[in-house]
Amino acid sequence: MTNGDPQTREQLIDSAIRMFQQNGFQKTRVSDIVASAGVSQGTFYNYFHSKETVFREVCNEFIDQVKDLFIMRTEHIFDGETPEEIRNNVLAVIDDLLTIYGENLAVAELLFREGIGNGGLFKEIYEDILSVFIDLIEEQIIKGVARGFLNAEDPGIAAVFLFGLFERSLFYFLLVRKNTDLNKLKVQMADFILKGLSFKG
Amino acid sequence: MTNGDPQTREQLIDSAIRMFQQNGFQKTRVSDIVASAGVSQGTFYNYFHSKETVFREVCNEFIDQVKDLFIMRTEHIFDGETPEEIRNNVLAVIDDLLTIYGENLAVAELLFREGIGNGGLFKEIYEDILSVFIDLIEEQIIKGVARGFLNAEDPGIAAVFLFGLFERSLFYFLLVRKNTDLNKLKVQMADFILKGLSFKG
Amino acid sequence: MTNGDPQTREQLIDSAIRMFQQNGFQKTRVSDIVASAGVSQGTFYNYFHSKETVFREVCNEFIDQVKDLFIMRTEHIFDGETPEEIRNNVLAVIDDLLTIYGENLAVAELLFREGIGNGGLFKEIYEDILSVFIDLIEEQIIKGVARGFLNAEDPGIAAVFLFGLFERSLFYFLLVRKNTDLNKLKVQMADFILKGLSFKG
Amino acid sequence: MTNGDPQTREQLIDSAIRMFQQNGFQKTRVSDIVASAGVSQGTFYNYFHSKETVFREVCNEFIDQVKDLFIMRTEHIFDGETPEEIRNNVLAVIDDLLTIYGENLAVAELLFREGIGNGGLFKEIYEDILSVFIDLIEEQIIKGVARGFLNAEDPGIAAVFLFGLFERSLFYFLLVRKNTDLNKLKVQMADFILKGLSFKG
DNA sequence: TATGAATGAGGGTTCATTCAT
DNA sequence: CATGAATGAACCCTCATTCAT
Repeated sequence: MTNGDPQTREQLIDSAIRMFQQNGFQKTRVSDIVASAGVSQGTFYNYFHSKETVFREVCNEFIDQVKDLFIMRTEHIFDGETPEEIRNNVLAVIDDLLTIYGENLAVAELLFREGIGNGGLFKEIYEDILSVFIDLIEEQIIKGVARGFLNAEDPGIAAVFLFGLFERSLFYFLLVRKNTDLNKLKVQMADFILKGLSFKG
Repeated sequence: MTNGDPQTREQLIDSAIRMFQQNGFQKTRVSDIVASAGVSQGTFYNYFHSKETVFREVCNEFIDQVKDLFIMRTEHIFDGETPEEIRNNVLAVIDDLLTIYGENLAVAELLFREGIGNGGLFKEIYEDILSVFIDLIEEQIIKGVARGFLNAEDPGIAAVFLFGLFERSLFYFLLVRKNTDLNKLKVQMADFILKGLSFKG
Repeated sequence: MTNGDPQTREQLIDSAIRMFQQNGFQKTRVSDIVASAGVSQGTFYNYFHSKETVFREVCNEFIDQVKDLFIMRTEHIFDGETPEEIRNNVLAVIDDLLTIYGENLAVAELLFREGIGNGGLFKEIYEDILSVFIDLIEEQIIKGVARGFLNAEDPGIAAVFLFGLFERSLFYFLLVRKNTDLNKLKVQMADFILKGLSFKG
Repeated sequence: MTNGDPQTREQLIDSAIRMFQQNGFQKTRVSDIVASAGVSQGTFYNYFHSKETVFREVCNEFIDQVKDLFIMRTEHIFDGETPEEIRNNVLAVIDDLLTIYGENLAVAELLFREGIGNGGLFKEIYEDILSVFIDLIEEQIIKGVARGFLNAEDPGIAAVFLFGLFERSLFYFLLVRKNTDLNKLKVQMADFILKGLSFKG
């Protein structure tokens, strides 16, 4: 009563990510995935209920990772005393997020490209991400305001700004115009965000 | 050999938008569109080459509208002398864009939700929008910097920030959390952007 | 907005009956049906929702025919005055039923062979037949008792006897041991039934 | 190289009967059976050649039981001298059959529901039962006629009547309309049959 | 003998597109 | 230009059976 061979499972997930990224969810056939994983058609269904299931699994795992990272890294973002410390904290968060996205570029691309459409199949995945992250960001903005570092009339709205700004930038600079200097990007982003939030530094 | 009955054409486009918005591109059947338009299956193909064609047509029309509007309204954005004038110009641009999106919410939703994924079918549509608008925005930032109103180390990067911030906010506030006070949103957005760009006002 | 070409429909139904009879419901592939009907795979689904649907349609049509015939022919079964008349009426009913079964032997075989099992898929079809006919038979027995021709302590139970006796006999003599003299069968059946019901003749 | 653990074998057979009865032969998966028996997929094939094999085994065992019982109980059915004795013998046979069916209701239901259809897979099982029992019944009728108790122009035909009457009644009263008084049923059945066979009593 | 992962053929159904009328 | 019947490729998923351990 195990869960199948973990190695086979991993092979299937890897293939799935690869094929989804290459051809998109709809155009990827289960037969593509299994061929690329070197197993038979039926084996796929010993591990996943459906094509959709792998997709969700892959996405959710990544989302959870990002969420955990985000929570961990933002917890003490405003614990610093000097503006310089805080600016560095913000930079560190951006840096970590960029890194994790970069390390999971394939999955990130899935999320960026497939997470929204598909006849609403994955609507909820994306809208989940939205809510979760916007809430987390909002929390931090509120904290920053409370500690006297930031100014934001409506932290909820500002949180959406930050999310959009961040998410689309990653999409653009990691997947569309790939030759951008990421270090420069980070600094500019921290700068823009902090200015937008009237950071007193 | 004209272009067909314009009324039938319009009916088909309207139905297509409606169905695409309701069920997404993939899940919408040509039979749904024609049923909702009250014509026969074959008629559809007297007006459009394929299901994809209508989708592109619908999207492109809207994109062109937005692009024209954007160009027209940003042309003289920094012609003003006082910061107050310029801030008002920016607000006006945001206002106009919000209005045109609001008036074409159905198509906007298509773009937001379907424009990216779909196995790359419409990848180019979205990436077209990206390039075009980011370029247009960059141009304006450069102008603003040149006129001494703004400060941006890398206008190209800043343009992406503005685009992401704007696009995702619209998506979020027009389609996900729909009960937001749009006037407040506009002001906050202008404020955030201008601060982010070190607007001297 | 018609219902498709009636000729194609008929071809499909005929093929379906033929193939179901030959190979049973489960083993019949839709591809067999369409091949035998000389149309394409897709055409089948312009006429029927599913393989199951044709089966039901075919069965129900036959059942309705039999039911109508039964009702019509039994209505005046006990209107006669002399026992001889009534015996002849009974014989006529049996004769008509045998004829209609014989004329629809293919469908009848479907019902006999496929109507019951199949994981309960068609359970209800068969149990519908049961209820309907047993009720109709019971009615007639009650009438016969009331008119003083028959005797039956529990007409409901006797109705089940008649149904079983009749249905299994048809199955056996029409489909298993096919060389039986049907005229002899009819007479014996009428005789057995009437004696079983203490017919005063 | 024995026949395997008898306990495991029994568990598998019991599970098979249970699942077949619940969901029918076709819809029952081997995985259902083994899950319900608490053994692994492969174990099943250490005991049975195929899914079909268990089905046949289960059915045949029951049929053999019924056949043995029937032969044993009918052997001396007309050995009595008085009509009363014979009527009681007939009643006893019906009683015993009802009992054995009742005690094996699950298997009986299988036979009734699954034994016929299934694309002819089990056609022969059912037609075997038919031949065997009809022959046995015919023998008894012939004996009854010879001893001067019964009258039947064609005992072969009458045997089919009895079989159909009995089998469908059991199906109906044991599985469809389950609330019938079985004692009443037995008496009525014996009565109907004997009258139908011109029993001199 | 028990296990359970792997197999792979098989078939129902969908739907964009075509085309004769 | 309108119709709607016909097309047929495409694909997901099932599950009985095998077999190495």
